[in-house]
Amino acid sequence: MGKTGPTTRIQIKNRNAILDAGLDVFSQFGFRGSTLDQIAESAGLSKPNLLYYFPSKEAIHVELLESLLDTWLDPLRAMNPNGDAISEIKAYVNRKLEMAREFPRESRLFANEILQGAPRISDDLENGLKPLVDEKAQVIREWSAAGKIADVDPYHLIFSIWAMTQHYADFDVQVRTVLSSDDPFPGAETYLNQLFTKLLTP
Amino acid sequence: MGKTGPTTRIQIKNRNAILDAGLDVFSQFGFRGSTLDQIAESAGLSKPNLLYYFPSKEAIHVELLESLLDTWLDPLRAMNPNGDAISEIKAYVNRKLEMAREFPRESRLFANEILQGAPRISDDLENGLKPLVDEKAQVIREWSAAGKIADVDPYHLIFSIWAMTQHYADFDVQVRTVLSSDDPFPGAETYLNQLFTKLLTP
DNA sequence: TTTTTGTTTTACCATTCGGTCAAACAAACG
DNA sequence: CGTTTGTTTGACCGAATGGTAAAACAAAAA
Repeated sequence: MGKTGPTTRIQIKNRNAILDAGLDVFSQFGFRGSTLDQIAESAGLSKPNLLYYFPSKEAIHVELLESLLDTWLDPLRAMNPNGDAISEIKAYVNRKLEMAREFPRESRLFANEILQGAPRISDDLENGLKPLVDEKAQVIREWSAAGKIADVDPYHLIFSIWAMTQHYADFDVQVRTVLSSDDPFPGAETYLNQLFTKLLTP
Repeated sequence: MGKTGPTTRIQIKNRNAILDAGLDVFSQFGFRGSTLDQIAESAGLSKPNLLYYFPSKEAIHVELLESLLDTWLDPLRAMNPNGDAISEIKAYVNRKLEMAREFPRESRLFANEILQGAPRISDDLENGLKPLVDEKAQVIREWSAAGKIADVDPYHLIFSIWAMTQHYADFDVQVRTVLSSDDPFPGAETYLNQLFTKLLTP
């Protein structure tokens, strides 16, 4: 590779296989704990073949993280300033919980990166995540000021939504150990709806 | 070493230095992402000297995790079934938040291990954490039944306490990026007290 | 002081790691 | 068909990794 290739069907298929394998492995072992051999085997390719599609281990990781952060923020972007305040926030909570259930690997990949100090996406946090959070925090603050929701710190509200929803993906092993393998998500949804109803009702 | 040595002052000092260095390194890079050279350098020892005090990299990690899990559960153990229900739960929240502030490395070490599927402490989760959580969940359930707190799922209540408090240690980089480096803990304490007051008041 | 015990270092080893290279192979196209 | 382009592989490399062996060094006991 090297140039802007014509992108054949084989390339699309193999690149996707590699990214999927990388997501599997990186989300479980973190960047430094993952090996190219693991990823290659999981993708059904040889290591040199893998390096034919991506220039380095880090390139796979970066591509995963950047495409992830974007979709990760979609639920927050979708929060509508003109909608009903409590419904909007609760819908955001439910979308985040749904993502924790549907995309636990992505959640863990992100958690791994943040845990280690976000060495590879601190710029994206500053330039992508922070402005969006600031914008939505302002919306929440106005909802509070207008008496549509209780007076809560919008930033810590958002942190708590992230924490409680992602917890079910990131700490899955612990949750399932405590609950003896019951599916935690139905109970989580009920609990979180109860919690945010009580918190936000003025 | 090898036998149950006499435990000289040098041994105590160096073992503590190694454990502290191991906590630094493991909590940042995870088990597989950490190297003995990193730990040795951080402890101010040579690598063979480090291996004079611990038989292997894994031995350091296990010792850290096991001593950690114990103190990690102390705040939950301290929840008094005979105390005032809401005060007891809120005191638990505040103790957990205090631990996230005082011992962020321990929180991240634990998070790293759970994220990776708890390969080294799944037994301790089953035999140490689960029974304690079951016991305290029963206490909370009785508080609910007696009308002392609102009717909430005790397990998800505990999960939410873990998630929201540990979030400030584990996702420290993200939190500080969003808050522009303000100390997040005062705001977190206010927010969490507000949240649990509203949630738990019957 | 000699001996024993405890501690540290130097040199080393086998394995694994990320990554390269050139050649072999396959597919499409003329 | 032959040639070009795209794909895959086997062999390999230097660096880093976890860990070892043995000897040098230090401290205390005899």
